[in-house]
Amino acid sequence: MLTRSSTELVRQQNSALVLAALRRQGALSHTELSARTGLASATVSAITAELERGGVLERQEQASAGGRGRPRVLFRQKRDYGHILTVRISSDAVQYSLADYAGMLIDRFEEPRQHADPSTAHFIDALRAGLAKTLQRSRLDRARVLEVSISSKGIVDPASATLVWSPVFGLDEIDFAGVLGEWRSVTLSNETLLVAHALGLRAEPASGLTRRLAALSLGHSVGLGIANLHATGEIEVSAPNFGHMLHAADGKVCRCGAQGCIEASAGFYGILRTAFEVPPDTIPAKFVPLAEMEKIAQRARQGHRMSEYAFRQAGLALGQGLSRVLSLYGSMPVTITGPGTRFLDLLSRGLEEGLRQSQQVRLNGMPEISMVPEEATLVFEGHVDRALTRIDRLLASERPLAEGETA
Amino acid sequence: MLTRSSTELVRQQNSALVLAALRRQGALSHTELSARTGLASATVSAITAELERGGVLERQEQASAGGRGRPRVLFRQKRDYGHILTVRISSDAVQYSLADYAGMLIDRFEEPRQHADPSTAHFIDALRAGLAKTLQRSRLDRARVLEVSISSKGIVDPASATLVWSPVFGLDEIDFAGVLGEWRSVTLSNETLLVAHALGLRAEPASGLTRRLAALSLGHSVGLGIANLHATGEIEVSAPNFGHMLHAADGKVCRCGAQGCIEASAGFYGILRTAFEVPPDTIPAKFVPLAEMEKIAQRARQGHRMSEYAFRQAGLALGQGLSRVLSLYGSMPVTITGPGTRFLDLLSRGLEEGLRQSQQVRLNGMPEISMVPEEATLVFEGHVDRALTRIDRLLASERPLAEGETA
DNA sequence: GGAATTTTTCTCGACAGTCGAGAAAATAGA
DNA sequence: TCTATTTTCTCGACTGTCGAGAAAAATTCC
Repeated sequence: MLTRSSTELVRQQNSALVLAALRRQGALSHTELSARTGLASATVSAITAELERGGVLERQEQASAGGRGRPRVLFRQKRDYGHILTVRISSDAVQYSLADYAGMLIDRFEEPRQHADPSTAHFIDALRAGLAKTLQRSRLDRARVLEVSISSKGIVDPASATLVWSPVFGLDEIDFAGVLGEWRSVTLSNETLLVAHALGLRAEPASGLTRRLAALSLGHSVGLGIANLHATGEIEVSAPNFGHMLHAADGKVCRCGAQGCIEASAGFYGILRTAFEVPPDTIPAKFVPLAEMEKIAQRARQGHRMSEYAFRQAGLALGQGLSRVLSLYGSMPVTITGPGTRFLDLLSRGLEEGLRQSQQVRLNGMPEISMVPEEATLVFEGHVDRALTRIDRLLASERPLAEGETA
Repeated sequence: MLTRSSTELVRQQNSALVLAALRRQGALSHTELSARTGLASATVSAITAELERGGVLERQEQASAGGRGRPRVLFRQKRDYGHILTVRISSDAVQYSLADYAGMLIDRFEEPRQHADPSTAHFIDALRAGLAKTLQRSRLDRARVLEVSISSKGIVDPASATLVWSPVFGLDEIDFAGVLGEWRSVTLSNETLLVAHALGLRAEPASGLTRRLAALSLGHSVGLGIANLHATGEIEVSAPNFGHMLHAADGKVCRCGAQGCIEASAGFYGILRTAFEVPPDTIPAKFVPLAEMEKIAQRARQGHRMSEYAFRQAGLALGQGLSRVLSLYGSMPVTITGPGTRFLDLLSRGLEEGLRQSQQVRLNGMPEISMVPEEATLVFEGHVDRALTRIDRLLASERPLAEGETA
């Protein structure tokens, strides 16, 4: 807000506005653009003409709209303006996806993580190879990739694209921007932050004032993302370090090295430890197969006391943690995602118990809790929308004056 | 960001920029304004001329600067452009202050709360009377008061100026905007939020990227404010409901009605309850005189076990709570204010113990903790700066075209 | 088939704002 | 009194948005 403003800046702003409208609503005609953005028709003309010259937008002659009068021509993002490449790092695999400037998925494949050599150096080599493979598979030139968008669980410094702490690499920092210096732009996001963003995108239509929502990802680890939906249509997200927030000084060792983290009770390895009555100070398993969890759940559902108890304790840790988050950020609906959603029936009792304890919930009532198991889709949607929105904004600011800059 | 922009908006923005510079830096000359805002000299001329016409700014002919050349003339906020009135509601008294448009304190007095009739209806009458008295004492017309800025501890809805929950009135909501409809503008802020804002103001000079700081207010109740210091000079604050965040399911009854709130352990009444070994499910005292607390502290310092324990438990609740806040918001320095600072020697052991437990602190180290006992001053500074900044912004947007609109 | 109607897109001149450069003002020193 | 210096003010150029009306391109009516 408190920064110098000028007429050029006005144009930037309004160009970004037009691009954002097309991004959210799909192809729009001149008049629709004018209506949605609130800009005068003449201004829309000026902006679209410029973006068209720059190869960013293209016209799509509409076959026949039916009504009479001059037919509308729709503007839309030109698909081949550029591409983005998303990389989703998870504990067992790395997923590479390629999408075009319109957000269309073009190619996707997955590479299993090499558990034989878990060093970061080796991982970086594999990452480089994976990116090269993506280009090769689609016969794409690296210069055409506008951004490489990477996601991981853990603590992330988005400014420097550095992974500060992650369940996979621990304290081995990875500076992705540095390591992938040959790529035009590299960004790193917390995975659950992307989930929250995607949920915000899906929820958006019902707009009013600025609203909030939370995404809670349950799996081997526990992640939280919070999205602020502004009245302007912007989505602002953050990823508080929820999984390793202190739950209780109960001595349960977490794989981060601390004790009493929420994850130490509610992560898969925490549940397993309690169910099998392993001492709480035992260093947790690196990875728990989902099948193993299903077995414990099966037994819990059949009435096995300790398994049931493990899930209830996990729910309690999540519920108390959430109640604290709601105290600090205010009430908001919570959507639970990830493989842990399969066990929600076993978690919910503890979850509700934990939530009910705080003043916040007593005042504003229980938060609305819903479930979207398909986490991977949400992560991809978040990747794509955030990367393309960033590109749109950049594009609006560095006026593409030159002709045919694109190809 | 995503809203229509126009050349008029540019002017608004830049006018606000000029006003903000004068607000922060004091009187500035034409050239200094140009340098600090980054605006061209011609633009500064246009803006100052308009604001001068509107009676917002005035020139101060500088006596003699010493150097040669044409002497500078300083612009500054015209003190009599208007006034603001701040009201600080605390559990035992209400403080009224009057300040002018330059932020200068003009008058201040305090009215004790009537404990005989603690009803909200009676309080509102007293508030009205207090405001009237302020006008009368300074022989001021109500129309000259640009804003009434009220603060209280508790949960506040700033949009509607409604006190949702407070230690003083409980769930009796007070809609200040409605109740004080005859005043031009009425705002309500959480008290510790204002403290955080004021600390942000004081800290600002050392700027870089966007930074954060927290204010922790210790007294009969416990409050937290978080300030985001943006690189642009803006200060964005929030007041998470820290005092009533769940500390532990230990059954300690809080005066909010819930159990296990931080305040139930770390508020004065919580400390007193533990020190005197009163059962934790006892409804807490409405008010604990500071002298009483000093006595407990005295005994604790002399080695009385239970008193010492009470303070340590209070510190632990604060430390664990802070460690949770730092997990969620990231590391930041913490400044402790309020009467509770007197007992920091007794609290610090538990405080550090609680902080040390989380992954966040293990990763980023202990937060820097400092102390500013003079809370009342900070609250006033926060009131004034926030109110005047709001007025400046409003002023920049509703172009004062009319001549001599002020008086 | 051609004119009228309708709807959309494009274009032109007016207006608001910022900017750079240089003129004008006001002082100190020679 | 004249000159150098510093600051403030003013003018014309430039960029951008806006409203109104012209131009374009279809359907419908006769």
